[in-house]
Amino acid sequence: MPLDLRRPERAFTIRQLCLEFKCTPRALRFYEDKGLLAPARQGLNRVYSYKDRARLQLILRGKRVGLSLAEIREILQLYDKEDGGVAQNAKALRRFKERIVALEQRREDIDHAIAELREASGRLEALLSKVRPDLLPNDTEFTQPPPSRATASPRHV
Amino acid sequence: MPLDLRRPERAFTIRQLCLEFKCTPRALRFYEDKGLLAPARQGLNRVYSYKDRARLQLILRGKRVGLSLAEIREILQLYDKEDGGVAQNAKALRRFKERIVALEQRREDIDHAIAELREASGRLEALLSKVRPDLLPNDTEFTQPPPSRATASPRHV
DNA sequence: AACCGTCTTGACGTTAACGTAACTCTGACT
DNA sequence: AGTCAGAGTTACGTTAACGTCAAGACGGTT
Repeated sequence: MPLDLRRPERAFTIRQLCLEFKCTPRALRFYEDKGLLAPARQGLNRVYSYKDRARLQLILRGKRVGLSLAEIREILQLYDKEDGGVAQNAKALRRFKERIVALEQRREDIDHAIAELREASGRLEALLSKVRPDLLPNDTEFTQPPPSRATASPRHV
Repeated sequence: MPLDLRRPERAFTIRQLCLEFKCTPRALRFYEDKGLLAPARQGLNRVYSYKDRARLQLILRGKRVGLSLAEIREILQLYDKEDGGVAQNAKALRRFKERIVALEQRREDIDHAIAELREASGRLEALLSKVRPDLLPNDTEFTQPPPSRATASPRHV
């Protein structure tokens, strides 16, 4: 046990978080360099708390929706300053709302994209079902399971 | 008139598209280098068709939702091959569905992010309305317009 | 004591997505 | 004929977000 883990749910090593969230130690240290994370230390080693874990979740989610680390940092700083001075809070509230509007814009973009892909996908499906219905992928994993099939749930590796 | 624009709606110069979509000529040429666009030429000059314009829209939308140019190119190639060989189509259909699933995942991420921001924003708003209601931003542009206000719709520049 | 695995800190390399500078080539205008 | 804006091509520079490698520190095992 590398950590003083009396309560294992309260603290994480860097590798634990990396395994859980499928990222590398280098990335976590990089986020720290950039001011997005600030885990405690135990000697030299980093010790991530539950709050740090939550922050990491936010970071990765932000990345997936196309935010830059700089933008994510700003958002995290907003959360940090949520109980700062009053004037700070007024500014923070503005920024929060800006962020929300921006994200809603991205949501629209995604909806557009999904709609177009669905349309094209539908065209293809119709075409194939006429010409070569045997080539149609039977996505049984998203519909109800077929009653009499041997190969159950062909998952990807 | 730099182009042979008998029907101005049918063809665009690089600058027209850049102005319309707020991007630079360098970006468009870069997308071309990377195989995402292939506008016609008139001598040396690029001439963008309506289809090219639509492709550009897809590209920019893809970027906004966090896709890399490589991913966007793949999607565009799927559209291109929509009327290719039958076997190609079967594969394309699979890729389309993969893409849709991935985008739906991103949509969930965005929804999460928006929800959390809304929550924090709400907390801040509640707090401020108790302590310093005068500091609350009066976002009149998102609610119904107030009946007796002089400054109408303070738009950003 | 030697070794192993995991952590650490630099430092340099890499890829994506352009920006920027330098120079050329036209076509339009005066 | 000169010039001038706008489009073109190289080619090099830049920023973000890490990857990779080297060299040590620390705790546990044999």
